Amino acid sequence: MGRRKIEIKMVKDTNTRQVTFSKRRTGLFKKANELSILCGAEVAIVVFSPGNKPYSFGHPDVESVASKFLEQDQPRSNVSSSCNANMEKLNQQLNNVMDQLHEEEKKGEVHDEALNQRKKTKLEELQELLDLAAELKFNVKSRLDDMEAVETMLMIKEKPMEFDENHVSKRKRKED
Amino acid sequence: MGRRKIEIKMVKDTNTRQVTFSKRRTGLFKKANELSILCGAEVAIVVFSPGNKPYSFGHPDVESVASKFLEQDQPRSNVSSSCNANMEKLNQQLNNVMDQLHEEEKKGEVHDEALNQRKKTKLEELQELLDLAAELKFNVKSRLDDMEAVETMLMIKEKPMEFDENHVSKRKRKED
DNA sequence: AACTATTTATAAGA
DNA sequence: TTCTTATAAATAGTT
Repeated sequence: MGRRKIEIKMVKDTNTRQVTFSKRRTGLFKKANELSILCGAEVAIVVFSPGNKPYSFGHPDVESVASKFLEQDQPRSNVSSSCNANMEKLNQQLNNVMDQLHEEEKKGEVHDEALNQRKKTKLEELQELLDLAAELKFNVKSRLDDMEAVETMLMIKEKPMEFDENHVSKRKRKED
Repeated sequence: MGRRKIEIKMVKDTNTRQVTFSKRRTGLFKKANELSILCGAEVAIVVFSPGNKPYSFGHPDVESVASKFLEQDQPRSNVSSSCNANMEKLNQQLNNVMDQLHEEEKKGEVHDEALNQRKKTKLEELQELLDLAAELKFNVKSRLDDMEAVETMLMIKEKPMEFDENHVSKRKRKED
């Protein structure tokens, strides 16, 4: 969106990078503001500049949106749950990557003219791969669920006796 | 930026609003990703859709940026920090994949067979990441017991006769 | 900080 | 929903 197209990679020159950051941070916050108004969405953004200075945008405010988001997984302090939360985040990022793969697919399609027919076959193959990836993702999630179930059972099993508060050898303490 | 200029105010029609949200949320995250790469900036975004569903973008991840901003860097347990460290590695790899995708986007005029071949490569990388994620889950789980045992022993050693009942974390059933 | 030539995002339409 | 396209908006390089 400028005089020239630029590669999306770290801008080397420090000064240029600072200028780019300033312009784009402004643009990002403007977009966020429009999104929140147009759609009535809650949005929170925190950015640290190359010089490590904090900038934030929030509608209605950063804290409320952030805590609303973080509450999803923080009350669950056991490892399994926090990892599930992390997996959710990972899944979101994977979906982002998938979206970009799809974007690329479209671009690739637009460009060719000579190999249109063979390409359709290729794209079908690609679609299969995408579906496979989605399936894999699902499988991973299922395995996580299994893990959690197993973990729960183990804890129940390892709770052999009733605790009395004078007994110090309390072993598994994730559930009371 | 469309067929018509629109006012920045709440979109009345529910369906249109949902479409607008979807498109603009994607655009916002794309911008955020570009900003983080171009400028090496840390970025965290949390958005709740009109339907109150959470979406997030984070580089390197939402939690680290958010907590850095909120200056709530609580001391983390060994277990959770090792989990976070592993997630950090995953995030870095994801970013590598995304960087490569961006590299390809800019090239544009690639022969379709070569392009598709690289897409397959990317998908294979994604599969590796998914496997890594599953592995992470298992690794962290297995380390949990060791860590807990050590921590429990340390606690017994330091505080042999007193027990803090509130220290017992509650287990929650995950919902979807 | 402004200025524009271009690129990019996206509102409607199909 | 998914893709297309005319147009608005963002922004890279320049002054």
